[in-house]
Amino acid sequence: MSSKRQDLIEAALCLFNERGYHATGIDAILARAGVAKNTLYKHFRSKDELILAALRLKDEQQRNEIMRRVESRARSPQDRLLAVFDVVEDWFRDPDFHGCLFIRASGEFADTDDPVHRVCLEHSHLLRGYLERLARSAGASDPEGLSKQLLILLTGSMVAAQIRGDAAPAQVAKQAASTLIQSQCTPSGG
Amino acid sequence: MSSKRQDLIEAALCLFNERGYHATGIDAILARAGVAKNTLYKHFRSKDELILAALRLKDEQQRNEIMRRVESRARSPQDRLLAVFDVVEDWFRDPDFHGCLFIRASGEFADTDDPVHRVCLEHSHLLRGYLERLARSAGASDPEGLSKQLLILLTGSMVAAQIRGDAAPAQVAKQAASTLIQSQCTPSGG
DNA sequence: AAATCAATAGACAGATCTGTCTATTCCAGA
DNA sequence: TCTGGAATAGACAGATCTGTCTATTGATTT
Repeated sequence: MSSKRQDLIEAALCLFNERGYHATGIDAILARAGVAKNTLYKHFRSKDELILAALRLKDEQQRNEIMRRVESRARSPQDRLLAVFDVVEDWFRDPDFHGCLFIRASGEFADTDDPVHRVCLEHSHLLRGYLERLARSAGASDPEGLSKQLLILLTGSMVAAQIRGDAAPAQVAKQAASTLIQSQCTPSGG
Repeated sequence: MSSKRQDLIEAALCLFNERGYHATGIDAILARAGVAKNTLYKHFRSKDELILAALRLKDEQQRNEIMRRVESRARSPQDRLLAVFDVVEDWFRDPDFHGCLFIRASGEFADTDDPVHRVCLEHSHLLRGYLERLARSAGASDPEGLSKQLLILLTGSMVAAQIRGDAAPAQVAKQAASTLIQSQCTPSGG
């Protein structure tokens, strides 16, 4: 079927991760995908449309993989909130990790009205929604507030790992998350 | 004196903030600075050298301004640790805020060996050092650990504000920071 | 076998990018 | 007044970028 479209998106995601969005030319994507230029512009109207399609696919893939891994790693909602940080630690350990594609995209497409930027915001919302559901199941007194805090920790750990080039920030964030969860999920906590 | 050099750096920082690094051409910087191309290449060997010089200057300016504002806003070390988040909240409120220039640079120059990336790492180290000194003065049981947690919160709030386009993440992070500080700076805390 | 359709290679236009170069202007100091 | 240094405008080379176009191949279906 339309495997060419898929090949293009995969090649694009790989190169965007390696070099960034503006620094990656169409020709490099074509070469890596083994696809002709004409074919690209039959599937996508422009480079920006390709970026959008690639990020929309990645959004779903990435969230699904995180949720799947979290659920197989821990049983209780509280443990699962913490397991999120173990899951991203594995991700940070990958030699190909150069930071979250959505965080980096929102930095390169800085205008909040830009469609690319909006996809990043949507990704962030969906991820927070997952954390909020876990927080609610865990019996947090303020699930929405806790999920916002945990999302900031998660985001911060991604950037710290991106800058440092190692996975250590995951456990630092996990420790902080543990403290925050404790303060909401125990009878003594506010 | 060499005000041209300064003009170039200021124009570059402004445009990098608006559009990003790769998306900003030399000509746009020259036009905004009101400087001829020849002059740019007399002061800097390449665009990358200009980026480096701009970020090195910004590193000092930004940290100094944060520290100055924090110190004028709160007296005790504990209050100052929290005041950091009020200070960045003002920053997030600026209509020109499009995210931290160092976080965005580390995303566009993803190779950790890249000199630009290294400047970002250095900036992050220096900022953490400041937080660690405050944490130590505040009597934290593990100042280094607390400073790492707070840096992740700070970083995360910057990215969240960048993506959302509002300042709300600052107070979310401040609330989390408060919980983390409490757990280290009270007799009952671990 | 004929027709259809997707994909190919690659030329091309037009814009933009970095960096070099020339020729000129302007100003400060001897 | 002369000189030297720094800045100017702007042409230029050479690369690269996005996007369009033509002409061809190849596989599948009718």
